[in-house]
Amino acid sequence: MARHLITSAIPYINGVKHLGNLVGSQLPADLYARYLRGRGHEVMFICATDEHGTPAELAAAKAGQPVADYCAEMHAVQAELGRGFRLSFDHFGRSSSARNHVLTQHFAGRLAEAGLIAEVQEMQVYSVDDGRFLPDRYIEGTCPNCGYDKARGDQCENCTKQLDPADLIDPRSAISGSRNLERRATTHLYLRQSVMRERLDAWIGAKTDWPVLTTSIAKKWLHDGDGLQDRGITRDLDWGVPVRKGAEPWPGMEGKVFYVWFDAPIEYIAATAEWADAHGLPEAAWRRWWREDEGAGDVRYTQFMGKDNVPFHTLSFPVTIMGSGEPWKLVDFIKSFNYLTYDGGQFSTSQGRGVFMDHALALLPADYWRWWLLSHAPESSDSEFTWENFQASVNKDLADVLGNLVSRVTKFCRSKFGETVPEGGETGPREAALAADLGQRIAAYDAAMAAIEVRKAAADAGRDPGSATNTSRPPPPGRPSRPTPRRPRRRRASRSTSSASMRCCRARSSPTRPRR
RNA sequence: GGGCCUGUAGCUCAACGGUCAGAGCAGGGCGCUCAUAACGCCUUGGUUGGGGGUUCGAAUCCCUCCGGGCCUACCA
Repeated sequence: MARHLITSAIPYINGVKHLGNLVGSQLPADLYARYLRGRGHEVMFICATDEHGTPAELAAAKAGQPVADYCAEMHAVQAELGRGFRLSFDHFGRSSSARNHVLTQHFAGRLAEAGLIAEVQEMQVYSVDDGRFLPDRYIEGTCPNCGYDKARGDQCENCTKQLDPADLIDPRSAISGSRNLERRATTHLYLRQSVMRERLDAWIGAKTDWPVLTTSIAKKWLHDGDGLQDRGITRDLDWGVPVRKGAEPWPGMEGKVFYVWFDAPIEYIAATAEWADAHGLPEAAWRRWWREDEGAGDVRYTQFMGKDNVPFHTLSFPVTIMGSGEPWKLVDFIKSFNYLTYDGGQFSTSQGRGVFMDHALALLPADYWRWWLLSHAPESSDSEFTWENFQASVNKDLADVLGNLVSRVTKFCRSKFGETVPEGGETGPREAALAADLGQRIAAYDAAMAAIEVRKAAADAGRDPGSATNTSRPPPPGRPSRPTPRRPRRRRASRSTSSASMRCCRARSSPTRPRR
């Protein structure tokens, strides 16, 4: 009996997520949470929507809505889809919550006191007609290297050369197409990650049991070039957490907000506070999960995310936590995933390419998707979704093997024993062999789940019951030992062990396929 | 350019320096019938991307070449 804090990377607000997003964070986190609850542990499973940043503002503008309304609506849509997929969050929060505003400002204040925030004046591109500063990738122009006319300010996607917006020929706003751009001076706050480099390096270096994907990305950022660089944590936007130093104003930073990657991970904490608020619980109820000095000393904290989120969770967020000088809970294990691909290419929200959560649920029950996604989770490398594979897997694993077993056992039971499940009779060597076999499978499954090896766990959970089938089969033709297995008493034993096997199968598979 | 991951049977994946490289699916054969055109048993199939090296021993470690993918700090 232990206490487990589990967070899934929080999905961005702009639209319905695709299966790649789902399998990379929310779904495996749900699997783990369900498993641990099933084992009797105390679990706090947190997710939320990530609502700030430029894309949210643009998506709202495109929808012709105020950004707050747009986010509220999309949050409701994502929450509903989460329920549709049976994601068992204890709370599905919002990074735009009042709780997150307060906490984000609190952390910024603590970091400033610790000397970990620097104010930096820099020049950025401002679009007069759009009335906003443009991130590099929102500036379009002709690539000076290859002549491609839709190169982005950060990189030309045609020749892959990295660019600076100043390099672009004929630069224009990617939002409006306006060429009325100018460079303006603006001041931003930087998180001085570089001064924490040694400490982060030692911390990551000690995590020898983490997935290679997680540690290799972190180490690359720590050691590449001049090492870990400081990172801007503010933006010139309207929508976001206003920059404040704790409860105090921050002179010179009026009208600016924190960068979404500063406030998004803090939302894990804030969402737990939102959970307490939603249940009318006192502060202590959520703080016992997050403050080591207030009861979180025995909590094991596991994060789930796609590989694109790894730098923020291995570096920036730990700097926020460590740098605060307060005993907030630091992550114990980071499980990261590669990408799911779709027919050879990437899933793409912007291009509408792939299978999206709403479409998937409209087509087939959530369990079909959960089973396929978890049993094919992109753990060691990217993995591919194809309709053929999905169809074959669902038909074989779920309908043929599992469905048929249940159908068969129940029908047989009814035909021989009526409407009552018979008591177990005498057990013999076959039942003992079955029990031993199941014991081994459960042990293998437990080991895989403990290590959060999703594919392996799914394979162990779904693997049949072949032994159950064997137990209730007549003896093989070559060895006519007829009388014994034909006696009703033996049948009852077989029946009860078969149904035990079925129950066992159900227990193992319930985290994967909660409906069954 | 740099870094990381990856390449194993037709397909999806195991094997993490040590018995003939294994499973599931697909293919072939046989069987069973209590079951869902289901299930069970048996079976075909691999020069582990190519080449070189280290080692008593290499899918595994090293070098090199070829292919696929991701990241590269202002998308999130």
